[in-house]
Amino acid sequence: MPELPEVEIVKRGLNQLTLNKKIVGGEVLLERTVAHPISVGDFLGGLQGKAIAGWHRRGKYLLAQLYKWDTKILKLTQLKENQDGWLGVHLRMTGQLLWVKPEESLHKHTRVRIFFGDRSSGSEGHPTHELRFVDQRTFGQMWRVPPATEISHIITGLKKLGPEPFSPEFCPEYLTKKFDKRHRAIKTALLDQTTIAGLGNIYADEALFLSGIRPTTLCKDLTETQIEQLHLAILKVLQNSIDAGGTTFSNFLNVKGVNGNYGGVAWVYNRAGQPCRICDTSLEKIKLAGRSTHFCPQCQEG
DNA sequence: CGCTCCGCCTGGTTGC
DNA sequence: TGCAACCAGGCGGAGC
Repeated sequence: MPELPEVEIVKRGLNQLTLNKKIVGGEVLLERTVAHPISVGDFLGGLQGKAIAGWHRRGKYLLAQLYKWDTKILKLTQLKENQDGWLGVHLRMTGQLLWVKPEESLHKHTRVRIFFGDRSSGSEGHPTHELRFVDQRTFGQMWRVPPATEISHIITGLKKLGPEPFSPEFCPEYLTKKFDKRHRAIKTALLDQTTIAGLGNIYADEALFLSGIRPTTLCKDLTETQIEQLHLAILKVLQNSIDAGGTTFSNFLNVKGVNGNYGGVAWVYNRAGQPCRICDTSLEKIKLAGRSTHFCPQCQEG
């Protein structure tokens, strides 16, 4: 399940591989993947003849800034007037963006293909590269944001996102304010993207373990110290995973199709019944707001 | 408004 | 061994 670290790794890979190449075509194999209100034809038509200036990440959303591809554009200063909207992608549960050769045999769950040429392939030359969206469980989505349109008007989920974990806005004081008088489990609050953008089930459980907080603790009952520990734990667990290239205890692949190397060493995630790596106590698994939740009853007393 | 639950999906695992 | 039921979960929307 791609969460913030995995999406960040994908973003970095895309920025290394996909920029400044002309989009020469595309193919949508599953219509549902293209988010409404746009038609598949308008989606592909809107990408045709464009190129990607850069990829950005907001929470778990990927955003590619597009410009009209033109061999005459050699200066970055000219990019601005040639901007041509955005391509948005959310991988949801099982989505993968892979940078492949167009002739590579189709993955079973290929949903969308975007073909790229380069300066050596003529204006309508055959594609030399492909950005392939593979998504087993089909929750993933792609958006085309037309020029001069507010991105969040099309990708409405962006409106509700809380602060980025690595932004100055995300600090213990922010969490204290956010958790004040809130009568729900901290685990549930961490999964809520309006609290923090980018945490998912794996890193929520891991961050709660690192901060010694029981997932069922109500937000309003967290102490100042606990909130400070949680704040640090969130940053630590996310940064560690980014540094390692994404997790392996999920089936995450980077854009080159390579698994990350977080080492498969989760403290608690998916380890119910196994001994805690700190105290040997058998780890427990419960349901919270419909999500499986893993914790150590000894290390996470508070 | 705050919170929980359901539905969307496919494939791997579990249970009879 | 075969088949059905269950489970995984991000997010939007329904419902209380």
